[in-house]
Amino acid sequence: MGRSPCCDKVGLKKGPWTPEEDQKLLAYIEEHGHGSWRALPAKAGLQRCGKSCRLRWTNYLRPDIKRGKFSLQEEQTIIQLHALLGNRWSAIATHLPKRTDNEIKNYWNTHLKKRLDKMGIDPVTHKPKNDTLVSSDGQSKNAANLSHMAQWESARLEAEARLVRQSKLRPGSSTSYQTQSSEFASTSSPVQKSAGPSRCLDVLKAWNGVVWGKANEVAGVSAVGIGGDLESPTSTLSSAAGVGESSTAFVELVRNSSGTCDGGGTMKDESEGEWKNLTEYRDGIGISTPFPSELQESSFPSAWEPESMRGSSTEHVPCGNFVEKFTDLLLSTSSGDRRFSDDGGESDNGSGSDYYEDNKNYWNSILNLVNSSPSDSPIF
DNA sequence: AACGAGGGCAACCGCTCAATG
DNA sequence: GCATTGAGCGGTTGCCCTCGT
Repeated sequence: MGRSPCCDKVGLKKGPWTPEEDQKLLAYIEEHGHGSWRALPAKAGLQRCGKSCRLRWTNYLRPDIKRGKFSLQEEQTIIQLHALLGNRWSAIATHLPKRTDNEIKNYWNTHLKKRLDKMGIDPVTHKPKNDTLVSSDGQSKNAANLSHMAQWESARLEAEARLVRQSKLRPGSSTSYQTQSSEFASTSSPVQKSAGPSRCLDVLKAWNGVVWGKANEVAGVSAVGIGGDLESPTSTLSSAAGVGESSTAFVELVRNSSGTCDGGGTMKDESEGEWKNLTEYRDGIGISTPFPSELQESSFPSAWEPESMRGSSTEHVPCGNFVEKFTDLLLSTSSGDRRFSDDGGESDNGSGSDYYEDNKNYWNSILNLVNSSPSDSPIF
């Protein structure tokens, strides 16, 4: 497989982009679309390699990206999807449509990973570092099957993310995400489209159902064992014990994240400022293309709302305020709220069924997130 | 005020995969 | 089926800024 020389050519500029270069790139893409990235620099009059142009466009100049601090909900989404998908930043980015994979990756590496690490959670496996619990073999068959299901689901997510990317490359790439999403839904996934809110992650749901159903049956007996062998292909989050503690710790994370946004996920002030800066910058270099209307109308909502939820009917949003409920759900798993506990007993430190319940909440929150996406969501 | 350390982020590098001839 | 090319992804680097001393 021959490697293309690409950026090795002499005379090509590297390093930070200047406003002039940005302006050239934007002007060209707005007029012609990017077409072949390799050919673009010459046509646009840039002394850059195509790869550099693509990166600059996708990570910075693209009009449909949101900049500024990550909201609480975005953090939650990233953490949970990372637990599910591992370092598949592009797949994770499809759930945060206005964030780039690079931005998410950077944010994970510089903020979230460290925070999890400080809390004694392995950011790779999402398990407590001192997790010494061993699995019993009582449910190994179920665990194995479910592991395959999880693996399948993970692969499917990845494949769908790929399809989304491909759909974005189609001619007329300036169309909005929603248009693309509809296109995607109608051409690539008719079955899913017609399947209603539960069409997605059915396997994961089944996984949840079986695991937690079993958990209730055998509560307190092989509680640890079920999850012990249950490992997703990309991360070992799925350990019941691990997730249990992770979700508890996650609540702590949520609480401690007030440095970046307030408890309600508010990010208005700083984000608005940065948004304004970006707008001014775009104005400064003569970008005339307006931002998508959904970005223009309100700068940012007081609480971040996933784009995938915009315009969605309540059919997909079982709670009136998804963000609030989602956060409540997570927060409720700590601070002694044991309303989900079967036996009503206080089983501290994750013993007994609390592990199941914490895990259930953890995964249910992911399912809620997933299922609350509208039918034309690129992924679900 | 000057300096060093650490953090954050944009950009680059190298690999993999898919498409094409 | 193989070689080549192009695009995209994830890991890494290096610059710049902020903060503490």
